[in-house]
Amino acid sequence: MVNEEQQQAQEKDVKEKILGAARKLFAGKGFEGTSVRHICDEAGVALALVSYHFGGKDKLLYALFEPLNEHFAKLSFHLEEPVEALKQFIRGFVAYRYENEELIHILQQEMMMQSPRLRMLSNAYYPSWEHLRAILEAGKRQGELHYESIVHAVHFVMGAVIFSRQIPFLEPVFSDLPPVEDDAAQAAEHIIRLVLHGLHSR
Amino acid sequence: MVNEEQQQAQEKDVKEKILGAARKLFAGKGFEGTSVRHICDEAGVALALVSYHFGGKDKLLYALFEPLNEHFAKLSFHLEEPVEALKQFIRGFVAYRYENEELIHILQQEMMMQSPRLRMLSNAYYPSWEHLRAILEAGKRQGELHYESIVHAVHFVMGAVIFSRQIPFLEPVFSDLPPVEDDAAQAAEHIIRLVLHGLHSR
DNA sequence: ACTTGTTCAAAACGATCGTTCAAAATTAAA
DNA sequence: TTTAATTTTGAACGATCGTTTTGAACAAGT
Repeated sequence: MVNEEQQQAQEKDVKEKILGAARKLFAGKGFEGTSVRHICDEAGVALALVSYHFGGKDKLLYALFEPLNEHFAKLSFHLEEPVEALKQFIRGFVAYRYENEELIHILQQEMMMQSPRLRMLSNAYYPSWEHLRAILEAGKRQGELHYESIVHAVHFVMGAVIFSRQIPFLEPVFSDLPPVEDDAAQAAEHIIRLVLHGLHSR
Repeated sequence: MVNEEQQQAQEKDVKEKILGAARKLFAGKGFEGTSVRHICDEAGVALALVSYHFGGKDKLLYALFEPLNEHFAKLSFHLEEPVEALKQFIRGFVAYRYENEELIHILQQEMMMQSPRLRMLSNAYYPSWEHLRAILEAGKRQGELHYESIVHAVHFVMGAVIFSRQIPFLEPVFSDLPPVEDDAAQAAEHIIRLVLHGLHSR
């Protein structure tokens, strides 16, 4: 009776509630634009608990990206089949971009402003860039992918996968169209076709 | 006489110094991450002058983008030759991205967090998206460009041109390579080849 | 010389920032 | 039950935020 409400409140760990609120607010208002008070209000917990559980606002941000680090750490690709590896890379990245849109938005904000916190987040994005580079270089070596500059080629693919999902604020540009289906797998196949033609694979 | 010019020169000098400092700091630390005090220190002017000359921090941001609005307002493309129009679009955008990298970074940050200030900046980016859409649709209508979803196609090209310049913090990924030549025209041609193949134009 | 209007500098405003601390509440161990 | 350890709370800290106020400095018009 009385305990029912309390149990449900306790069911969700306090740390989880803080992480969820922080992920939402950092993505929507930026790291500097989000106050610890706002996070705690959103999470329904006391102000001091961010410092107590995470050691501060910075550390809270880093904690947000730990699962992402683990995800990218265990990725691997078969470089013997570069085209297939590239497809797999794009499918994986697009899927992850759809599932973790908020983290991607936070990461992009920090990247764009070369934030000093970025150093602590490097494990969250360096691996995927290095994987992509290895795939593209293997593809060129084997004559299956064609490009002139590896730097531009990597940026080209990254631009495509990062922009794989429609940016909400730009919907007005397409407001006359029927709403596009927001499906990760479908988006990935679109990107794959455009990118593979761009690198005119055989 | 002389004083008239001096006064006008000084006046514009102060406003210009503030704009320059704000452009640099907003790009490097974000809008919320940059204090008015920091801007004025960087510009070497007194604190109150931002509110005096621009009417506040928000208005200062909007003032930064006014030249960009004018630039995009007078763009036009010949839709009768869509491939050529697309090349022209990419060359123009890449060139502008190189010349105004800081503004682009600010805009991307604000876009990623769907900032409430974005409404006032819409003239700075809506026109280019609409131009691009018109070009791609004309190209498909005339059978010269091929894609399945106009939404994905627009995002695909935008991703390519926005990522046309190497992001500084990701240089370590390519640190073993000789530094890529930082030339807008050359980058544009790279992007054009990749994108046009992606849309396999004829 | 006196007023008028504009530009700039210094100080101060109230509000909010991230963090800390002592005490209360809760849980775990004995 | 008593004790010890952990978690949560509310208040408070000093620092910094964007903006406003006040008045000095200066040029132009009367």
